[in-house]
Amino acid sequence: MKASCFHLITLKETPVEAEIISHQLMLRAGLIRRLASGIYSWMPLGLRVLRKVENIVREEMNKSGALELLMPSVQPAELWQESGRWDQFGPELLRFHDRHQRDCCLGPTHEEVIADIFRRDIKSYKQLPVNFYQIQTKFRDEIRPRFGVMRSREFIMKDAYSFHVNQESLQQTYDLMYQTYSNIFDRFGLAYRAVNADSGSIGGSTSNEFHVLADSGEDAIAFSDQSDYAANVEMAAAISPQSERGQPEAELETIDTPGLHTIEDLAGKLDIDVKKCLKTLIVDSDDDGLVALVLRGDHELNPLKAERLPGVASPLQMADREKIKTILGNDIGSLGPIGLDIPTFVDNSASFVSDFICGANVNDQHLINANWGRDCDEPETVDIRNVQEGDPSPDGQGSLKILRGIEVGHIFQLGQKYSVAMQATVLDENGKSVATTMGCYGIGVTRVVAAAIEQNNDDRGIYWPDSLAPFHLAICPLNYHKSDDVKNTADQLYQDCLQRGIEVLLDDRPVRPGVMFSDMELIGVPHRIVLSDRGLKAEQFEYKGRRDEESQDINLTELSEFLDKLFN
RNA sequence: CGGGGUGUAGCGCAGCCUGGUAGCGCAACUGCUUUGGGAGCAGUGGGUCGGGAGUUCGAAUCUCUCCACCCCGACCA
Repeated sequence: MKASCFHLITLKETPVEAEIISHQLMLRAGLIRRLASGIYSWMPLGLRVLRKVENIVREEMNKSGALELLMPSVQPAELWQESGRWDQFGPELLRFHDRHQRDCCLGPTHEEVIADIFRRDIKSYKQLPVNFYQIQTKFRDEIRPRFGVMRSREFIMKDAYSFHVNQESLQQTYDLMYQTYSNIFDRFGLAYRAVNADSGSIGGSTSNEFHVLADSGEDAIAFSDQSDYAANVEMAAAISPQSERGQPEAELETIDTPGLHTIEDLAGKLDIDVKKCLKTLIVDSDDDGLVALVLRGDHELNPLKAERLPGVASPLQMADREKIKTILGNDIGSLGPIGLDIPTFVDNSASFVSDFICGANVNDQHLINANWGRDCDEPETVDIRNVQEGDPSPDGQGSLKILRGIEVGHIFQLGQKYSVAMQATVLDENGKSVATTMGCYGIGVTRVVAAAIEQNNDDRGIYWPDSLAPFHLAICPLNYHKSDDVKNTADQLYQDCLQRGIEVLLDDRPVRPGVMFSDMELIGVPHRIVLSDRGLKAEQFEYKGRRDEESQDINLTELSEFLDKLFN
């Protein structure tokens, strides 16, 4: 490709709408253009990257034996009513009707459609297992789309759905998909981690997420420093480093704490360790009342764990302040587990604290030297906190480290949730009709592009891994339009590269060298060759890798050999 | 959904308080010079000032209203 014929449009200044680095660079490098909130066009340069991602996914999925198909984005309401999700799905599902007033939606995912295809075509266990996939546009009407294509409303996803006659068969395909995903992310050339995960609203039991590691990632993932344990922080079981409670050493006292509402205020003012403070969170119960959750001062509540507790409203809802005042008689900020007359759950770690400080359930008063068992009943202990760096690994090996990641892949064992609802059945070897067992496997194709940038950028712009780069090699001829020597050499090199199948961008624009260099660095071309009169006189060309500190001068006679080495 | 903010040339912004010819930088176009790190000079084009209504002799500016977009929040216990 010649730069003069390519739609290469770069910005020096960062558009204000972009907050995170990948979004900024995607706009500056001209990969995408925004059309509406959360809706983007993929420009020629961006599309080249997107296709790289798609092709790697497609090749590896095909290799695994999965079959590609393509389902519609517009789907009839009937299917969604059948699965029950027409009502379950909130406003995220974009609904509309056609000219005949038939209800339709834009597909946020395709379980219903694939189940419908399945039940029409597949009648026998002999046709199983089978794994269908597509690379297709999804629409989810997010409350707040942000971060460019990282969380957009319209996006491209690879979604696969497998069907089985039993759990063993599902497990085999699930394991195969796990391996296939690992192969895919290896080929992307990105640092990633597979973790145990919550299956969320999709349903089902076992699930794993694949995260591209990046400090700016929205998810925290916990992994052991000594084993292969890795889980989303939402999922990781919290184990207290402490295993028993100390003996009470002091008498219970009530102290006045006017104006001290937060744990930080309290610990700071009284000069005590936040770990000695307990915080009491009040959430709605499932019968319009309240439930108290008690945590150590330095710990964070894990909402997913909490909403699974008996009697707690799901989804978890922090209680309204007025309601707390009405039922408990005092304000938040002075609450504590002692003498609290509502169902109370205490986090394991909090139950190990002795001589603790907590709210006195009287405004502007706290209790000090409080103790479980002595000053109130022994607590009902549960795991409701997020793990922290340094906690013991749940598998008993090593301790946990925390990294941030961007979720780009997720695989689930769905079981029979959809097949029962949609009557997707087959005849088994006994001639009996059984609901098929399903798995589903997603990769956020457009998100992979953003995640790759989020992980691979510097102050000059993007640096693509070779596998995702829109072009592999940039040829920058200096004085191309004045020097016949430079022009001829550059043209010849360009033709040579094309014949070798190298994806090459010849910068034949009549611009100054600095413009070429900064553009090629911004768009992230991994390799660059500079040709100049000065170099040619010395019978040399210059090479620089995108991440190299220094360029190197190489004899022209070695050019062919050099290209062989670089691109084979 | 709640709160905050912003809409002026393709991009980044000033002008608004105190109403009176719509500006600056980048980008684009033309010409000359320059040619190893986002060049210099000279010139050119490009705007229903987000939409509508109102006040006024006169509105980018004041008032009302609608729309769009951005950010924050849903953990003070």
